[in-house]
Amino acid sequence: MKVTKEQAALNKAAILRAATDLYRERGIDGIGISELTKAAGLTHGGFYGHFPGGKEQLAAEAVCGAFADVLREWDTADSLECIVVNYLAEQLTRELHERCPIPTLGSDVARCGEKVRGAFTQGVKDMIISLQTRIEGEHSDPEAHAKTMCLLASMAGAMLMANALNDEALSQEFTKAVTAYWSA
Amino acid sequence: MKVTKEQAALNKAAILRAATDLYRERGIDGIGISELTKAAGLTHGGFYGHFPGGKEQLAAEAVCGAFADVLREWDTADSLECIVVNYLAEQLTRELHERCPIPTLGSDVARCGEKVRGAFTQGVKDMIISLQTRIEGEHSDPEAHAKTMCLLASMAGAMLMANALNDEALSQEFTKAVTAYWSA
DNA sequence: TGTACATCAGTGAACGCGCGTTCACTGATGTAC
DNA sequence: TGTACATCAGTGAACGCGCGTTCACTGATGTAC
Repeated sequence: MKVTKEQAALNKAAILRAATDLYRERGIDGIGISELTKAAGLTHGGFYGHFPGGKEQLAAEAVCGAFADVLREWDTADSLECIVVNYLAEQLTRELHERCPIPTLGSDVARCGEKVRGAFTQGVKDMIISLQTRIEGEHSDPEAHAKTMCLLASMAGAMLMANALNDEALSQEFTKAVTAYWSA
Repeated sequence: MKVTKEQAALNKAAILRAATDLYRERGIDGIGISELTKAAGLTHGGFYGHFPGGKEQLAAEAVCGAFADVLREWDTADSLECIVVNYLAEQLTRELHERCPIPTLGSDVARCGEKVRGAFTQGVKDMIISLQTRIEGEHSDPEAHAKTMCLLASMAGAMLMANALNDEALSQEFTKAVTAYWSA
């Protein structure tokens, strides 16, 4: 049953939205095309009409979308400190599928093909630009770039720990230590 | 065909060794029991004799073993700086299966059961102790614990990036920035 | 505007495959006498 | 020490299942007249 072009575009967007969320929650190999299209209210057969490149294309676009989710929030943040605090504190109160893709998908992406790794790399580059602009804006610093890299690495590392540990107190020690470190 | 108890113990160790390496390389869901036992020179049928808890027990023991691999190296390092440099520079020249389990398995572990997450948590705690002892040894510092957490988070975060990015120059920027940061 | 029809988005059965796990069986080990 | 036999580590076929992908089909859309 053919649908309007507008509806078809919405359907593709719904599949991508489901993948963007559910890959973060269950991992790229943790959910199949069938369940993903079902979550979008469709059946699996039409999937390849929207994503001729199959699962790898979807994964690449989903990684891209997950970074966009986070960057959209960063763009509207009041200050660098707001970004850091939000990233390390508020994110912990959310579901896995709403968190940053670096800690939730990083290990998976390392084993993916070039398309997915490329999307991840672009997302990281965009994050670096976003953070570095804030750092340079607050006070001119020749080492702003190196500082940005350290900040992003420690934020992602702390969230990676927080997600994986089953000791909530230790999780919070990590996020609080890194928050305090960059607030000082 | 029954084998001696000594050989049976060696066989279990060989399966565990294969899992410890191959899980880091391909992910916990990236390699099956059959291929893992084959890598140990056995067939899959005898697996449950060694690991009655099935795949989750193996994954938990493999995570434990991967941390032990890294901690064994840390114990023999000359200084904290040697550990950091080795972690961030030398590891990049190795295969994925020889690298630290935090960045290679962290995202996977976050979706695993309590046994695996418990093993991961214990490994992280052991790493914190190992690093903090060095930090306290070099100069007494009331904030040694918080510093240790930040150091470990940024090391793991930088390696997570380095593993996942497909831009080698950017990978090295991360590891070099974090190395320089903690050497100063 | 109204009608006839080509297009194509979406359906669901089917494919071969590898997964984790179970189990009847094999035959060397290691023990009881 | 020698023999008979119970034990049990390892084998490989089999199970049900979900995976990614393909494809003949359906029927509403949207176009040509």
